[in-house]
Amino acid sequence: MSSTLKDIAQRTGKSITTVSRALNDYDDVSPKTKALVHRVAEELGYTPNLLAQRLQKHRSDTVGLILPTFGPRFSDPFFSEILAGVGNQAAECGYDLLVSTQAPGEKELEVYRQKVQGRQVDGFIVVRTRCHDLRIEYLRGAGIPFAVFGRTAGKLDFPFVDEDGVYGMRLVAEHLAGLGHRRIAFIAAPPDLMFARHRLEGLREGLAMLGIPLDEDLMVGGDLTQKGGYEQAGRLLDRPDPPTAIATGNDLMALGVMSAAQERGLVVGSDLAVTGFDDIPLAEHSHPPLTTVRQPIYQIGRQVCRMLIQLIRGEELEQQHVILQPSLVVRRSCGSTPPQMSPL
Amino acid sequence: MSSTLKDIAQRTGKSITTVSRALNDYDDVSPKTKALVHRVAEELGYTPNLLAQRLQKHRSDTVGLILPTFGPRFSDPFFSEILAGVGNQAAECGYDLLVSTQAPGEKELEVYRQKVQGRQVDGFIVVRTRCHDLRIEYLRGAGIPFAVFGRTAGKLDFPFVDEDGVYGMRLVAEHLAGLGHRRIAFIAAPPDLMFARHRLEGLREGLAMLGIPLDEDLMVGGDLTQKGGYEQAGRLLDRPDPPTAIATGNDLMALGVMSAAQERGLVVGSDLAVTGFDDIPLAEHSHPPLTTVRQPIYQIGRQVCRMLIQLIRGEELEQQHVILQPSLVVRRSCGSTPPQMSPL
DNA sequence: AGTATAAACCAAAACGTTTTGGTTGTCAAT
DNA sequence: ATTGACAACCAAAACGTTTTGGTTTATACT
Repeated sequence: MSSTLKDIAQRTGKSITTVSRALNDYDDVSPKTKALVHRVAEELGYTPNLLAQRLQKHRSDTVGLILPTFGPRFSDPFFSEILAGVGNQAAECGYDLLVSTQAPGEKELEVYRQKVQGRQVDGFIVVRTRCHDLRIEYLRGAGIPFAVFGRTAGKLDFPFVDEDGVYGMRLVAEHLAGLGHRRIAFIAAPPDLMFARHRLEGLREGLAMLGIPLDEDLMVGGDLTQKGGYEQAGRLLDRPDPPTAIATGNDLMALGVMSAAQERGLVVGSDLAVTGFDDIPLAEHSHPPLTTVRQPIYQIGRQVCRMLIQLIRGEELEQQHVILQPSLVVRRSCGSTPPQMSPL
Repeated sequence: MSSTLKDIAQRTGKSITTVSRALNDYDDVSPKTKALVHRVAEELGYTPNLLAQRLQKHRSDTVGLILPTFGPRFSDPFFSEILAGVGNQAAECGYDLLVSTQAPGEKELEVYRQKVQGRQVDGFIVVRTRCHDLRIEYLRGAGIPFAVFGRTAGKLDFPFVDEDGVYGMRLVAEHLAGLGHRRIAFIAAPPDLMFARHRLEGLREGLAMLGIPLDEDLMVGGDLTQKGGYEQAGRLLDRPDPPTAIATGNDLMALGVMSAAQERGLVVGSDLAVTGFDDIPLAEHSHPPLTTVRQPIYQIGRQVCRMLIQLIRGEELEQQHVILQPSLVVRRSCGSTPPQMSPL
């Protein structure tokens, strides 16, 4: 059924070499032969066997992306956006995208090794960095092209794009303080994630600068899920001295917080201020719409992918490190009528 | 750097054949040799070259999914959900997922051909079927395993999962009629899409059964986007005799309809009823929450992928054709206080 | 002693490309 | 008649596996 160079060679009476070179437009093949080869190739419906091609060329023209998900969390909107950005950029550059999921842990590096050494991918996109990220250490050590969304606590000698989470949370702190809040709670992200650290730090700094005391009891851990936000918010709100504002480490948890508040008869926006982080598409349509920090996830996905492809091609990177300034998106979940300003 | 069978063969003093067979646990290799080979393989950090393996085995253990998107519409929530389902199922079965985007048209089939004949994938998932779907004709003709989300107008001699769109829209018709609506508009999906046809047919049937006259002027075309819904709704609402209810062919357009209505000072739910179709995650959180028809996209993605993998493995399919009954999810966009019933 | 059986091993072919390092034939310049 | 240059072509090696179809050696049975 599927034809090979050999078939074309037989049909044209030329050698396999010549056929190959004809199809690749080498100039040591006569125009006449080229035409013949192309015609026969067309006739036979020839398509090169990419596996063979790649085996020989030591290139797969494929970028890898392994989503660090637990269970079926593939559908996390954050990952969907990343995936969209990476996928579109890869397609535009003529690269395929190989997607896989693998929970953080023991077997994780094995999957990276397998894909890299198995020549399935030419490079990797790494997302959702941990403070000490073994994936990055491995890739760095192995000398494989990779580009990262996020930073680590270690040496930043790799190409990355990240948002300035410290700045983002400072904006939140200022916003909440400006609305008069003094008892501000924070549901953080898991502390091994680098962005969790930045965001927590930003809140601390922001409040400190404004001279607002920070109650350590109100700083609690979260797991990034809606359910987790719901549960932690419940605990915070049931305290004898509940906070008047709850900031969260990501939008999904903020949605959970709003549910918990509403269940207790509180009106989000007047009785309780809630903020998120990320500005996933849902945030705009939540009830009430969520005040949050916007980072252009889709765009970041594109950019990281573009960096990776440049790296793979051996081109010079314009910028090795990109840190984007996020902006505060004021909606209704903190009660202030959103001013019609465009974010800085 | 990356080691091969040859390296192991040299180190152990055995032949490449024996090493290969040892690693694959053939029983014509002595236990002692197996142990030796495994130890050395470990030492050298051997990982098989998947390209070579696949070239030889004529299998890629990869399923392909090409999203038929125009421009950067990768982020359509519908596709995200599908992708999540397919991706998780594939990962669970030990398959890789190769994702690509390609707008419908000329070049589309070429991409399928290339991936199939290039041995990049063992089979395809086809989504968002057209009435006459060339992709399906090609795959059928080429004898390549594939499984489909959706149906076509032609012979249904391929494995698919689909929702009963006719039934779904009949539920909508009944619901709207039950609320007293008589002037009902519909913003349809592009008519070459099979599901568009089903949904339109369902609405027609439903209204006919209830004896409600159907004004052809109120049946308009849509493009599935929020913007498209917004524009068409604007035109409908600016008529001298506007409808009291606007049903739509998908949720995204319904969101656009609500914006258009609200911009005109109408209260969605009392002044105008709006319905969607799909029940994407956004629907629950829209403002007001959207009454829509629920189809379990994520689950369908999983199931289609499972079917494909069974097909690839040559296993018997339990069911060749699966048609799921959707259910109406009553929220606030039609005004009725949502009864606390569980959908049928 | 000769023959069958089994255990352990291996050389070579195959998968379908690309690349290397040629060869052959023609023509023009010496 | 050589020489050199050039155009057009190709055989064989290479990529890293798996599979085919063996061979060799030891052991057990007549």
